[in-house]
Amino acid sequence: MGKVAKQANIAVGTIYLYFKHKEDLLNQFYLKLYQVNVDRFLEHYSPNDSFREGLKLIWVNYLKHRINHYKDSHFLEQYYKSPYVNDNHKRLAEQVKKPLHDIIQKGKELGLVRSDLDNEMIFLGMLGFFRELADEYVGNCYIFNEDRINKAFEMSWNMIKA
Amino acid sequence: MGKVAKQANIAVGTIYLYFKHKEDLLNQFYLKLYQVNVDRFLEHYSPNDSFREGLKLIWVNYLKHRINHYKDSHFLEQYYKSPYVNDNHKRLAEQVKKPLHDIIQKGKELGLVRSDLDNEMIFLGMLGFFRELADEYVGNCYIFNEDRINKAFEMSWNMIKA
DNA sequence: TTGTAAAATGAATAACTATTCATTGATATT
DNA sequence: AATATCAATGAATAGTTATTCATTTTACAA
Repeated sequence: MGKVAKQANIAVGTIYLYFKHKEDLLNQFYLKLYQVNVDRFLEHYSPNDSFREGLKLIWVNYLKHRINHYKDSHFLEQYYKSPYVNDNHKRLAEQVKKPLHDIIQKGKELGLVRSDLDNEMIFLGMLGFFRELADEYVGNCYIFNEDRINKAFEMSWNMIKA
Repeated sequence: MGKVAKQANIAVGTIYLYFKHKEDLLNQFYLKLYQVNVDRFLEHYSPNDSFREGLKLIWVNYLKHRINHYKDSHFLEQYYKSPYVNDNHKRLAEQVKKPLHDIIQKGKELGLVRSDLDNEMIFLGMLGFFRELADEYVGNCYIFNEDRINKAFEMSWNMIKA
């Protein structure tokens, strides 16, 4: 809390005028950060684009955002797995997945995505892959170029295409 | 350290006869846990099995092990991303990936796996997917049955097959 | 049994940190 | 100007925790 106060150029006591506990502070920080991060994923997405290109845009957004805001992503995940998460957090996480599940559902209706797979599994397959890619880039300098990104998306497309 | 000592039925001071610091203790614990965990992945694997079945066995091993030892896996990942990791840890991680990279390489040579993808990307694609599946099971009760596991492997197979 | 080296002990130390609250400072009102 | 309300301050408090080391216990050889 001392460090937080110093960063904010206020006194420690002042924090407690706006937040009940340290946990309350972290809680609110988590929720804000989560929302901001998620908004980025759908940036520039338009339902009018071709389905495949739209999906690619979203996952490339995710990849780039995770690389550029690695510490944020890392904090969010650690916190999510901590004993501090409550129903609020879980509900927000569900709500956030919703748009992507809807897009996947649309893909099925267009006959482009395998309809024998549940949406969650499709979501997890792509999320997991791109998460690993970003982490490997940050942690072990796995190089990226246009070709690698295209290949990665193609791989995940093969995973789900009808 | 007090809790560790209590769990081990020894006095706090005794710990310092065997470990320099708390960090040293964690370090050695990490390395031991990592090795044990990894040994499990290749359990019952035989190079004589069909390539596809062998690969499936490994990833199902991974999935099951991660579910049954979730706290261990979680600790290993947190620690790996912490400032405490040193070159020892990184080297061990590389060494551990080796057998899987070799298997992937074999798949390429048999003409079963796309050879235009680098081994690391193939590895990450599968790892990411199964990791997410396990986490979703533990964190959000994503139900598993034989069918779902088969589907998941089939998806990742489509991702990499020639 | 006695003496000695090694191993184990846990109270004391020192450093850190979340939280409180009496005091000070700022702002608005009469 | 005087008063009242509200906001900000940071030293003091209370609690936690890694580490040390003087002392005790154990193991073993003579």
